[in-house]
Amino acid sequence: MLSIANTTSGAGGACPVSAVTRLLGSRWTMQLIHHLRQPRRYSELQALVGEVNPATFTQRLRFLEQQELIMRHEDPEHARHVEYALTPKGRELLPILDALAAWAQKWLLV
Amino acid sequence: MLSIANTTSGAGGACPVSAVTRLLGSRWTMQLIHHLRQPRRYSELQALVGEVNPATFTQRLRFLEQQELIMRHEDPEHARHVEYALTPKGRELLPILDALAAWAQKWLLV
DNA sequence: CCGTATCCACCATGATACTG
DNA sequence: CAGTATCATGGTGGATACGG
Repeated sequence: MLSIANTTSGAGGACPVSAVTRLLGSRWTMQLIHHLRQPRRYSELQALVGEVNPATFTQRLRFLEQQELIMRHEDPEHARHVEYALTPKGRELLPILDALAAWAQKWLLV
Repeated sequence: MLSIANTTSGAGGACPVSAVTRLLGSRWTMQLIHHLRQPRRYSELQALVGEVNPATFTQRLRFLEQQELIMRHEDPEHARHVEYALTPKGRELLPILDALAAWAQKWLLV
């Protein structure tokens, strides 16, 4: 039994729910993880996510890398070929994203 | 099989993942829903969530009400007694919040 | 191809005080 | 008790241009 109530009660303690919000709440973050279901190159991701400004985009990638949700792999022989992929930590978020998407399709779309 | 890929590919179409971010990404939102697992009064919620400024707090409640994730119930006989509760739409988010909390406990906490 | 460097606007959030 | 009214602020994300 998960004692979620315990971890979130009291005032202002570090609660997992708010931690997750800080981690995933910023714009583009969830989309990025979702599209990294399979490894992708920078430009691929950019195209999939849509019109994002490159500064924000890179910042998001760096942050996710720092949090060890994604890994950056640069091919040493073709230096301009960079791929991003999910770590195990990041991959375990996918079923949850699926559940959120299912919820959205049930309640948000016609 | 959920065709999530379809709904998010292409550029900038309304994708469920980003819709959910807009809905739940703001501060306090997830905590609020989480604590409304059982019906709560305004001041109860305030105490549970922690130090929130009342303007933001009310704004969030109004937004969630407008999105039909929560319901506001004011007792007509004791006008200063207000309770908030989840709608079915909001309630179906709880298992997902649980999953997120479980993920956080596995990967975020020591 | 994969970014970095600036600069800027806006809006989300907060602080504080007050009220039906 | 359950909010509303103001005002301030900071940091998030965007536009644009440039670089290894």
